[in-house]
Amino acid sequence: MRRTLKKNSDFRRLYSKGKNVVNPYVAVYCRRNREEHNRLGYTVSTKLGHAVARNRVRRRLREIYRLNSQRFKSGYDIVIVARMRCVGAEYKKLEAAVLEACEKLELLEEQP
RNA sequence: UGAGCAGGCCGAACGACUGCGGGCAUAUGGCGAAAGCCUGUGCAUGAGGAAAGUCCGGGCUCCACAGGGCAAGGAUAACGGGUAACGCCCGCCAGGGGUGACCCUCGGACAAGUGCAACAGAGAUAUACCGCCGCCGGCUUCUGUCUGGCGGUAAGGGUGGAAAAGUGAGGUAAGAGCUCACUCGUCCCAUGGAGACAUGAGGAUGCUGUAAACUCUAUCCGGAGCAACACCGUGGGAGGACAAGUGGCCGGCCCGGCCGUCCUCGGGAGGUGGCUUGAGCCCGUCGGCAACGGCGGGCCUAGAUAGAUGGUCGUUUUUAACAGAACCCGGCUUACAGGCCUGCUCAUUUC
RNA sequence: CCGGGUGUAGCGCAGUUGGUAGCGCGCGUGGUUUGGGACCACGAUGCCGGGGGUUCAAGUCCCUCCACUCGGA
Repeated sequence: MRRTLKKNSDFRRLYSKGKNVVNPYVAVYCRRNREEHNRLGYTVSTKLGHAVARNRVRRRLREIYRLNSQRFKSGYDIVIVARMRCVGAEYKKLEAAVLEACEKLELLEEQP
């Protein structure tokens, strides 16, 4: 069961109090919540381009989490902010960038 | 074959695994009294020609006014038709462009009034600087390549976007639409046309440009927008009416503390509806030059709410352009890789 | 969804009813000073956001597009 972050206040709390990691593709903010599930939020601003480009970036970020959800620890609020390089990026590079950022935040389970 | 004109259409396709939205069906599943909800499974289905910009016109909802008129403000502008309506579309006229197919035009009225027209130029909406001509004087070599004044004139000058119809002839002291012929413009008349308009050796007349300057004429327009609006709903308010100094609760008692009822407005969280069957699409046929309309048959084709189409592969030609519904329609404008179809024009060659 | 504003020299801004595009700071050259600053004189710098139109003539008027920005529901 997946849940999403929706309210503006949730995003503001993460931006001010959460831990973050930035690389050229994405910025990731995270904070422990007191639930059993992860809650994800995606930020794709109008700076990235028109609606088609923004939709594509958001869909790919969502797919990255879905395909890798087994590796994530549970009990966190996570916000993924897309940056300019995402627009023309290949899927593989985008996936690697997101996973690298999450690893720095210790969100991933230890590799067996 | 080459160059071009007009109109219409498509907008990568197919397959495999996996994933998402709403719909329908379903279950040895879970919750519930039930309606139903959750979860799983199956089935079909799921962005555009511009979904964009939000520039016009409507539907729908609420507010205001309630018959109508005027003012203010705004919009439109040859003519005829289409349409629910339009600033849109079709046809046609006038003017302009192209050898041609065909294309372009914000195309009412400065002959109702007011304003503006820099610089240049003698002069800018009427005038007289130079010039031309006449008269009266002066000078004089005695008729004038001189000069002063008064008057006539609008032919010639050079400027300007524009100098007041153009060309030729007559006429005159010199000239002038002053007169005549032809041409051009405007108004009237006749004929044709539904009309704009066209035609006319018919009559009158000769007027700068600018209204995307004010203005005038004709026609049209109440305002706001789905975050509208309706309902459910909790917190906390505002106003009015009524009752009352009492009553109820806490408390052993005093002191003390807390608490009205009804109506209206309002609507911070959150939820549901509005929400997709509609001026709808496709096919045929009839009317019409066409836009479009009539009739008959068939079809149901996204409805999300942090907002659904992604990922990995394979094949064809490579990696595919512009680009994402958000209440719904009709248009306009803007962006766009590449490709297809139909009709037509011009040039060249061959038969 | 609705409505408003801005775009002019390197920067910040003027430019009312159309008629040769300006101010301040900055920049360059020269002077002044032993040198620098300050000061004085001279000078350069503009497709007036892009395109089209009206007009004799457009920064100004009209249409359209672009970018930035503000407000309301």
